[in-house]
Amino acid sequence: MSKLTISDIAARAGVSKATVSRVLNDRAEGVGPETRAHVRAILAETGFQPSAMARGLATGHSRSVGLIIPDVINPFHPLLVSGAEQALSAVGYSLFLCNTGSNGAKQGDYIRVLVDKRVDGVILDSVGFEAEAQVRLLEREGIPVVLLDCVIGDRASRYGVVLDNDHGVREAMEFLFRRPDRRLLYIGGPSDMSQSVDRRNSVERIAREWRLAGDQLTVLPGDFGLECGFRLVTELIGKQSGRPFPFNGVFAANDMMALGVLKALRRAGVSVPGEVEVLGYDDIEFARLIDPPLSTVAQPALEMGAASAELLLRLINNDKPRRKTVVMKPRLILRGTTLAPDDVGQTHIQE
Amino acid sequence: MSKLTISDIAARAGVSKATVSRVLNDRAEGVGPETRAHVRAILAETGFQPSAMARGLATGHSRSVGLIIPDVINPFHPLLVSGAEQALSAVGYSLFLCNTGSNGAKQGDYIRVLVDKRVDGVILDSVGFEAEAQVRLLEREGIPVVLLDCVIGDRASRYGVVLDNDHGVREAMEFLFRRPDRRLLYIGGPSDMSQSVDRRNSVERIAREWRLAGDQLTVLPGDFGLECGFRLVTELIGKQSGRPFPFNGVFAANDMMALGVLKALRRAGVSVPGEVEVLGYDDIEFARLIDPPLSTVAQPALEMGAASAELLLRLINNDKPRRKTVVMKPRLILRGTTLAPDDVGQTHIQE
DNA sequence: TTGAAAGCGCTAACAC
DNA sequence: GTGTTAGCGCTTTCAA
Repeated sequence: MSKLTISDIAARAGVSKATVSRVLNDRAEGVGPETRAHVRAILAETGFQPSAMARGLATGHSRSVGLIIPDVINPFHPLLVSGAEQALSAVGYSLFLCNTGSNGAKQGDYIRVLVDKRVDGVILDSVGFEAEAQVRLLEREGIPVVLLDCVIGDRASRYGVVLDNDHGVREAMEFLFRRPDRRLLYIGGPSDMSQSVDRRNSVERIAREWRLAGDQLTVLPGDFGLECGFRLVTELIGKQSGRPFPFNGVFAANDMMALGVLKALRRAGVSVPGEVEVLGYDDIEFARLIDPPLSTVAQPALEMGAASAELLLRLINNDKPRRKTVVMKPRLILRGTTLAPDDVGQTHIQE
Repeated sequence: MSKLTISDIAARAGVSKATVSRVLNDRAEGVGPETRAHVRAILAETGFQPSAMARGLATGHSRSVGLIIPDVINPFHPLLVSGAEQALSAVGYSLFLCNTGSNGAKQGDYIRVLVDKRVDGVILDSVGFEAEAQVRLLEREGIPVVLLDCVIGDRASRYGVVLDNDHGVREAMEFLFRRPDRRLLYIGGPSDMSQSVDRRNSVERIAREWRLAGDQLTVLPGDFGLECGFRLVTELIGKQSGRPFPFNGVFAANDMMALGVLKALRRAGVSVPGEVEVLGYDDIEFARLIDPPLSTVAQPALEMGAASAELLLRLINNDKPRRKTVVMKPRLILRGTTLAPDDVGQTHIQE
């Protein structure tokens, strides 16, 4: 409980604070082997822990970073957090977790807090339109920022880690349209999240490229919530009381909505994947836990979190990479809610 | 980017640093209304943010706390985190997230980091046997600790927030044994987690109290993993190729195992809840997302997180509560994997 | 190789 | 009501 300071150690060792400091920081030169050993012994014996605040004040950096996310409870985010945390803790950085609850004002507050904590950098997974101004505050303070899974403003102007949504969507679409008789329902996400806008744009671009006919693709807006997927599909099926349905495949912009879709189809007694194939996006943990396990476009979330931390660490060390954006590739994972790629007649479970 | 300091502000306002400091900290006395307004104006105009590190050094507290958890990816923990985060951020405290990956050594490292960050307090949700010594390190430094969802050492000696597992188990057992013909399979959790030990002890105590016969209750050890629930039930069913099964109810010590049980039963074509009722423990988000939704003993995880933060804040403010332990009540939630309490013939969905 | 001393940016007595 | 001053615990020149 004895709030030991470096002076106490210096006194006990019979040397100056400067020397203790040198030992503490493993400075190669500036201290003789004897003294070093002696000081080390005292350090160990007292269990002395230097104050990070005092050190931070003196050096100008805190060895801590802020991680801003919309919602830890959303099953996708903990993966990002965990990935970043591992990369950061491995090199001795601490993490301020800033959970905004998707609230722009709270996000602003947190950014202000991070500024006054003098964090060395910020990883920002943000939603909302006010983000640009908030990021500029950090930039004005000279605090490096890495955008995670989001783009703010001009995408070439800031460092960031994003998913190649176009790639993911394209793989999904190629898979789904392997069947010439495909009639697809695409359910998009909120229009204020760059990811969902990206995905939807890709879907529509591909539809134009392939000159899909009107009955081959229906695009509906969603909100990333399970209920939404459930409701949309229930309504569509309700209208069309008999078979066949207006669609034989559903591609949801995230897994939660896909889960809602599955629930609706099950309630209606529609067989999956026999009558309708379902594909999600994200690969949250639950995707493979349900029965049948959900086919989906997997985001390498842990890796994205880790990549954002690594990128930030480089920025902190002033080792700026030539390309500002790290693009991660999503991966199509076929499980139980889709038919085999070639054989359009039986369930195919990969993995 | 102009690393403004309090001296700069003082200079621009034509007052002393002390005055600026008084304004910054909203000290009622010691500064005239004019000066105050003037300084406020400059503060606003420059967007000055005082350095938390400098302030911390001067005051001796950092307005930040550490939250140590085994694994953010485990769907139960983000709820604790979120609850604590909300309570903390509401009063201006920041959160260092320490994710140990259930690794005792990493937990020790993190505790050391928190000590040198001079956090004002620590919330510890810990696993493992080395925890006691680690907590003592914090105690030696005079850092308040609140144990969250775990007990370390003698449970009366430390502050903590725990779940009343005995209450939860008792409610569950009373519900399950409303049927005189009940034959229950109980699947426990790991033996190094106090919660799962508690639950199992309660089950066995109740069995003795009620003098349950051998065929009315089978207790099997598990590991909290989905696979484990799946395997155990698959094996049991495999042995007993025909009906009826050796059990008509399964009570799992957590939801993940219950999900595994459901999967096994579905694979085997056993109807739930008709032939076998299934009850979980935790109420993770997925519990109500699956079909049929899982009946379970709900832990008020958000509230537990919040309670731990509130308790910690009181300790930090030296306002020690008379009772060291906050006990939260779990709640039995009946959904689709159990039959109605009274009418043992049809599915009952509450909520 | 070592030590003395001047800060880092703030707060808090204590004067005025 | 306001300013002066001495730290808080560390790092880091600069001398010795």
